[in-house]
Amino acid sequence: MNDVAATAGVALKTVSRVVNDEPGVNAATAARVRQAIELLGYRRNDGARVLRRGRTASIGLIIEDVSDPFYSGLSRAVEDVAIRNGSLVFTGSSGEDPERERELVLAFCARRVDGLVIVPAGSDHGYLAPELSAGIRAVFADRPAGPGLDVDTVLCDNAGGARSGVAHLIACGHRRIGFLGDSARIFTAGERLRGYRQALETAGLPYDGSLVVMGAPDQRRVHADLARMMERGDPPTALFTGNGRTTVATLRALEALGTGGLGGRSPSRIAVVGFDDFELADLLTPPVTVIAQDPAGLGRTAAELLFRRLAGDNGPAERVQLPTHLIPRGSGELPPTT
Amino acid sequence: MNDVAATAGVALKTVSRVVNDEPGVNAATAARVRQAIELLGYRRNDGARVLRRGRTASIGLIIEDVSDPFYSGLSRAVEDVAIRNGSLVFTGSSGEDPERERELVLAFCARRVDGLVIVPAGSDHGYLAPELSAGIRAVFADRPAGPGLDVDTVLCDNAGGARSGVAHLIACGHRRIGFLGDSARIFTAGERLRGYRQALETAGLPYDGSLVVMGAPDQRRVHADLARMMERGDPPTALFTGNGRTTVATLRALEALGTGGLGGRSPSRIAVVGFDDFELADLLTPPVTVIAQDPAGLGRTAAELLFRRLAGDNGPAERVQLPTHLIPRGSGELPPTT
DNA sequence: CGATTGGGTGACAACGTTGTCACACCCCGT
DNA sequence: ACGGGGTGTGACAACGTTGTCACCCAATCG
Repeated sequence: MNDVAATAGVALKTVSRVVNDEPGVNAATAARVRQAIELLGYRRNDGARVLRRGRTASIGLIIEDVSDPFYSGLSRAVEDVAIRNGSLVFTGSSGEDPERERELVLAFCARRVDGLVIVPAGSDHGYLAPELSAGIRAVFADRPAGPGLDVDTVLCDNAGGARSGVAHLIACGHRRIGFLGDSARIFTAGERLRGYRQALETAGLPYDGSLVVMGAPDQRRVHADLARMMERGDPPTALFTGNGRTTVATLRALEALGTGGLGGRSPSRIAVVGFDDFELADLLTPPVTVIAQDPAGLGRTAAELLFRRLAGDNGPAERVQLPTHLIPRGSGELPPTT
Repeated sequence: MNDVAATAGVALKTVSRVVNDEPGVNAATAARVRQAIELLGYRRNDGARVLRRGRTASIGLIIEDVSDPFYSGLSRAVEDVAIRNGSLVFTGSSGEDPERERELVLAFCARRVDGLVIVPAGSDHGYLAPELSAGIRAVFADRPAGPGLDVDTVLCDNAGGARSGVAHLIACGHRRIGFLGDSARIFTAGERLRGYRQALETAGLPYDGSLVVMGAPDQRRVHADLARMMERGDPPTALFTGNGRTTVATLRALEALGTGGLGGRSPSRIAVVGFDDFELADLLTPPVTVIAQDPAGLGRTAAELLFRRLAGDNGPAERVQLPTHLIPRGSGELPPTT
């Protein structure tokens, strides 16, 4: 900028004015400055600008895994809202590791992002308190913040969605419904289990803990758990799966059990309803019935809330809940085979 | 930092030394400083640090769409490499819009990222030249840079992959093979078409332009194009699809044509080989044969190359090509039905 | 004709760090 | 007692911007 000023024969400040389209610069002077800028290939250093002005025009986004389709949809929505608000996005994947989540958040804060959209992996966010009081705004998405943190949150109706999915199976005549959920320490997994129990209770069905399995959606583990469940004397006639990855793992396990394992029984006739819609669900045989939530909506809502805060809205922390909806496609409408 | 210095009763510089774990600070002094830091909840301002030191320890990643599974895999790999190298990642989606790509790149450069990993949408990257000469390193991934830019590039063997996929169909007895590719102005689409032609030529088969369709993987368009192709007197007995999204759109269109359209013929018996592996390809009926490339490998290789450059490697621009491999699953092994 | 406005411009400090250099001090060997 | 080397510390400038304030000069007004 110094060089530009020298070249154009004006003061630093005038260059600054031109670069920022501030009023009060003579057209001829401005033209001369612009010419010098062009000539020197000058580009403003936003780092210095940020230092001076305090706002970085960037936000941080922390999710579990960018490569998970659920989060990548959310991610894209956040990015779009950010661009619309003139912000750039730092993205980081926590990989469900609370420690890495913490490191990422602190790294983003050290970079003085204006705000954060966080899909938390951990359940203790005490480390955020000093940052919040330092003026960094945060919105939690998909899962709530740990206790003691009064912060905006956007969730989907996990329990309600699961309840309606399980109720749908019950309405189709099922009485023994297995539940395959993600790891029990994940908030959404717990909520969905709660919905499952509510649906059973509403229908007057007993809760059978041996029909419930929770854990990371690892293919091997799901396969083993499912095999165990199907080898019982009275195996479930339907399954409710707790998220997209688990649904896929379950379908794959059912496929394997159908062709290889389990003599006689045909697991492919087991009804399945999964939480989360996923690409190609409609092309499988049978097409998979799901409880769809809207990852992009989640991201958009969270980001818009964040930018409203950054624009000065200081109302009390909000807690938004987005609806889910059932998409019947076939797999959830299979009758019990007993 | 000033406050910390005042509180601890030391000079600014000493605090700086403590914060940066520089040697030469008395243990007792350091402890006092750390206590003051704790007390005041001080956190270093990386913006100022960057301004002073010149390196931002952040890189920019520009892809077509974070929410596309192909790019989100790549994205995650880049992020992992970045973290390992102590860098944070700005992510931006160009949405195949060259103008937006340019804006993102320039915004990242204004933030003085150390380097960029770019999956280019446009074909003219002249705007990058001044940034490159200003010392920002860039690596192009998946697609090459426009002409006149001598820059590191990591591609996969697009032509070779397509060639082997089409050769596979030919080996299964097919003679009329349709090609459904992405928009012709996309580099990878062109390369894959080239591979398709090479395979035909090698087998001594004629090239029939009416069996070739290119365009954005929009469901409606693909459906219409495919319907037109199948209504010919001599429809193709096999299809090669040019990328993941097109493959999925094609499968969906075949499904719709099979159940709804086209009296008599059964498009579901058409052999299909798709470029790009995708989740659930193995669970469809029939399971889908693909030419798999490795999006994570692409991202990892590009990012590692970038960090090697940032570490001081100033050798001539490299051009890396990653292999693809055929995964036969069933859909590509269907014999011609004539 | 002097006073007043206001548009255009510039000097300077400040943002929060870190690199450079210099200083004060202590311990040691002479 | 003196010089030399090391250790711990601090003063100061600099990074590249922008906000504040003051200045200059022409046009306008009383």
